[in-house]
Amino acid sequence: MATVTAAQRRAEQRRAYDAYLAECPTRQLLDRISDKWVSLVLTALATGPRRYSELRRIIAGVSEKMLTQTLRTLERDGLVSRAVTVSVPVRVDYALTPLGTSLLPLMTSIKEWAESHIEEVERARTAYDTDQD
Amino acid sequence: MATVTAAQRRAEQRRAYDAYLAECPTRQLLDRISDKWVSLVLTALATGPRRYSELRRIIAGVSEKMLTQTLRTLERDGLVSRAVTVSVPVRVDYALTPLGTSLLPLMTSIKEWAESHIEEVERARTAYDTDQD
DNA sequence: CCGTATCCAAAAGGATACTG
DNA sequence: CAGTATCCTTTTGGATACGG
Repeated sequence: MATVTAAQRRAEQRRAYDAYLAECPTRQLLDRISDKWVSLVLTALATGPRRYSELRRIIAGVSEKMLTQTLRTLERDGLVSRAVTVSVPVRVDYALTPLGTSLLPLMTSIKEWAESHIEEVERARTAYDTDQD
Repeated sequence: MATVTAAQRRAEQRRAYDAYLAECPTRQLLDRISDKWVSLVLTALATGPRRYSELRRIIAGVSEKMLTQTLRTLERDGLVSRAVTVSVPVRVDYALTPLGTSLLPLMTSIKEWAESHIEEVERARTAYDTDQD
């Protein structure tokens, strides 16, 4: 038996690869925009600033935990800005930054590919599922 | 107390929204391409067909379970084709379909946005984290 | 060689209650 | 109004062993 097992080698290989991927900008962007709540928040803000309570209403069914978490990461990444108005009760407005806005054309091209190819994908699924019978 | 509680109303609202989103082509596409293994497989196949064992080697650290699962969904969606050569031992080649190939320019534009804005995102993160101290 | 089946640990995310 | 904190369920995915 080797001093380093095959399982250990594979685990090490995986860790190194994971570390490499974690630094990959494309991977990071995909992880961001593909998040369900992220894309919904960006879309909701596309037409202008929104208050926290507005977002919660627009994005039906989002939990406070996920909305807050999503807004925090978007703010941290510089895609969304947070403006607090000190009053009673307090008011908080969220808006897309220029960086966040620059992402909209990309979202649009994704949307266009999806809409123009969804039928082909669905035909492929039906064909695949039929063959399985 | 109401016969329908607020919690029940919210749960119902969420279910309806989830069902709506599940049918959204854009959401479906994002769910696909944002999957870590999916994007790695598509990239690996961009230069030509690959055998199962080649993919497992190229995509370091992928488990057989995830590779198989990923290839199956890609095949079902019509993005990847699977060609079995009956011999001993059996040989299986995977390749992008025309539909899968049509996705490559989109992947490229995502890659380009990410690479040209990653520095700005990282500056935003640093600034955000500094302010938290 | 190309998978499938099972088990199990880790992570994501929703419900709820509470605070400034 | 705008969150935070906690608990707990569901989902994801890796490891391993086995089958065609």
